[in-house]
Amino acid sequence: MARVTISDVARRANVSKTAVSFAFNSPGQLSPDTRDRILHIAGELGYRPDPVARTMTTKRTGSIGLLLPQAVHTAFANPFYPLVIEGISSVCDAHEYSLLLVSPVRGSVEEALGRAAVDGFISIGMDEAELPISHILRREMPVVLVDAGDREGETPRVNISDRVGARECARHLLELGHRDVLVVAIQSYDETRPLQGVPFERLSGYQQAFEQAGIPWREDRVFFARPTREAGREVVLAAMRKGSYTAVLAMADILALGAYDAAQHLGMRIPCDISIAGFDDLPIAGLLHPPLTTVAQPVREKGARAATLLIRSLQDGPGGSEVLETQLCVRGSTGPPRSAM
Amino acid sequence: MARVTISDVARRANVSKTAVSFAFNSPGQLSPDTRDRILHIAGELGYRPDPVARTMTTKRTGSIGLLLPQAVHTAFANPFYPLVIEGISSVCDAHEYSLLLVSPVRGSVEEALGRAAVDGFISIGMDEAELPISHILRREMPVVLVDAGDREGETPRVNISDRVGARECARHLLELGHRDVLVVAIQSYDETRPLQGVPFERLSGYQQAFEQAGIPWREDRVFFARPTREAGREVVLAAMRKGSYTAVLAMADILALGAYDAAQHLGMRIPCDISIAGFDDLPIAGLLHPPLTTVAQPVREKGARAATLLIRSLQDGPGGSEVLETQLCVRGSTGPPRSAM
DNA sequence: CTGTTAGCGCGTTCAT
DNA sequence: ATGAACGCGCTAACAG
Repeated sequence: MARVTISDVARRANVSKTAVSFAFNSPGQLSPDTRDRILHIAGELGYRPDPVARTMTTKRTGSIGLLLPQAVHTAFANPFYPLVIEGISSVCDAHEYSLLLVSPVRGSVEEALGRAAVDGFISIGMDEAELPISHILRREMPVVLVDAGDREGETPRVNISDRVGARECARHLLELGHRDVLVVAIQSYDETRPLQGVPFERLSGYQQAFEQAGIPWREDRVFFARPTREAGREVVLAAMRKGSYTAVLAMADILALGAYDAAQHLGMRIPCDISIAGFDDLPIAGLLHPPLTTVAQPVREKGARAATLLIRSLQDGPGGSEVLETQLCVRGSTGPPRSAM
Repeated sequence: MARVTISDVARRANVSKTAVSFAFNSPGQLSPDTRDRILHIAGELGYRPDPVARTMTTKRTGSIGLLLPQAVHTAFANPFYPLVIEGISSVCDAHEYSLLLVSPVRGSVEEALGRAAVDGFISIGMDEAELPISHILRREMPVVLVDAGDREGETPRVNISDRVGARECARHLLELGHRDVLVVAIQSYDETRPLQGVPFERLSGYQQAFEQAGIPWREDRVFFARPTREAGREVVLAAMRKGSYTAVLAMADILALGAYDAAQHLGMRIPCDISIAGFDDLPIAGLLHPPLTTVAQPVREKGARAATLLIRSLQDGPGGSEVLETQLCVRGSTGPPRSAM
């Protein structure tokens, strides 16, 4: 049997389609008994308004899109993403929105954008300058940018104080006496673009700390890796083969975890032989042994704020931006370098 | 300015709407030059077919719904979920489907179901007997059930050998000499229903091991907790207050992690004072200290298979079911009880 | 006040 | 390469 439509119900109840629609959406327009009769028949027939047809006229899908710069399974290699989603969802849930995970189709974010039937987007890690965003704007859909860099812009966004957090973390290592610091930076999803957004901010923070401490910043000690445990491990191993370091300054906890793997592989002990610091303060940071020194950022909160901003702008038009604070968490994975002990 | 529609393009190009549609969907129907002209104008105007209107006629949304029995942010407290999603998404991505996270609306899964504009559903942790599923079936949408218990049923499903895995894990503890075993079971999202599905299977497995070892099974040593780290911790603390145990048999790694927390809180050392075993073999299992003895299941694979099954049935009609294997992973968190040392 | 008629929204598709 | 009908539910205008 084919799907039960509003017409089926109308026919069966000897009323017009309008009446059926009213029974569901404007109960007041109908006399209680016809209303009940319609509802009853609808229930019997198992009628459910088709969400797509409904959207056609209401212009509302009831879902919001989460725009990722990579495939979901790639992004999720970093527990950061599920965590932001937790935050987003907690708000979506309260407002009865569903979340659509939108990742590039055949490499094209735009293509994916065009296909998504949503009321608005939350974008993670993409900058306003990127084509896709301009596409959303053209479609005149509300957007909130998360981790897009703190450039002033018309587009509402939620960021954290990346630069400050990174700076404090680097300063911490330098103050411990480290001079040979391996920086593991997040490789952008698009390697061809100049460094910007979050990776850029954090790198700038690191650099600032070096400058303020009067220690030369060495580009050749910056290595890039996609934010996965494996990539972190490999890049650290590669770097260690070429140079000698007393500390690893990783731009993400998941990269720091990779560094732990590398250290273990090399028989180096943390923090005696090598200090390691991360960024994010994901739940895993506290599970590691020794616990990871890292920069705490309110990940869930970030997601929640973004969702709140978006949902609000769905009702009242575009809202503002927010910057959340970071905080250095010194734990067991960092200590003075061997030479200084 | 309002959204650019197909009519705008048609007008501007002096062709019919049909021609514009052809230019995008059946390029062969048009002479190359009109086709190019249309496409060019469409590009200029920034025209993108409205995904909703498109769905109206094609009956295809390009997304599949992931049906969760709880709010996303609740479910994600267990890293198991992001991991299944990784698996699902890897397949969805390859087939250009997006994933819609669908969780109950005001407590009603059905309500959420009715609103979701998707081509099919993957349901996690809900049984066929549950109302919502029957609703999908009425809507005649393809569904694949994950972790729904291995009852024979017409609905395609992907399961693992929960019972066997659980049995082997319990047997392991019993063979080590444990007699006072605290069982931490997963509390179903719906406490009113009789135990079934995955929790039931695993519990049966535990019970079997006791029976086969000739050791009395004690219901009063089974405690239920929602699958979160915090709930695991609390329930173990509560149990420990009332009784004395040498081992914890947790139905999920995340609950085992909670047990670690409890052990630490109580000043108990693992495995000397207390042995702990989990289920799932999530990445965190290997990060814990000592590493967690657990039952490995191919979580990503499970998601991937489910997605494959669903997408196939989207094309060729309903497919079969699959059961994946589990494997006991003995690691440092289990050892002989004190008394037997 | 209760209920109907008619047309819309946007892109696809059949017959011509 | 076109015009018209269609999908499904919503709603403005209108009649009893």
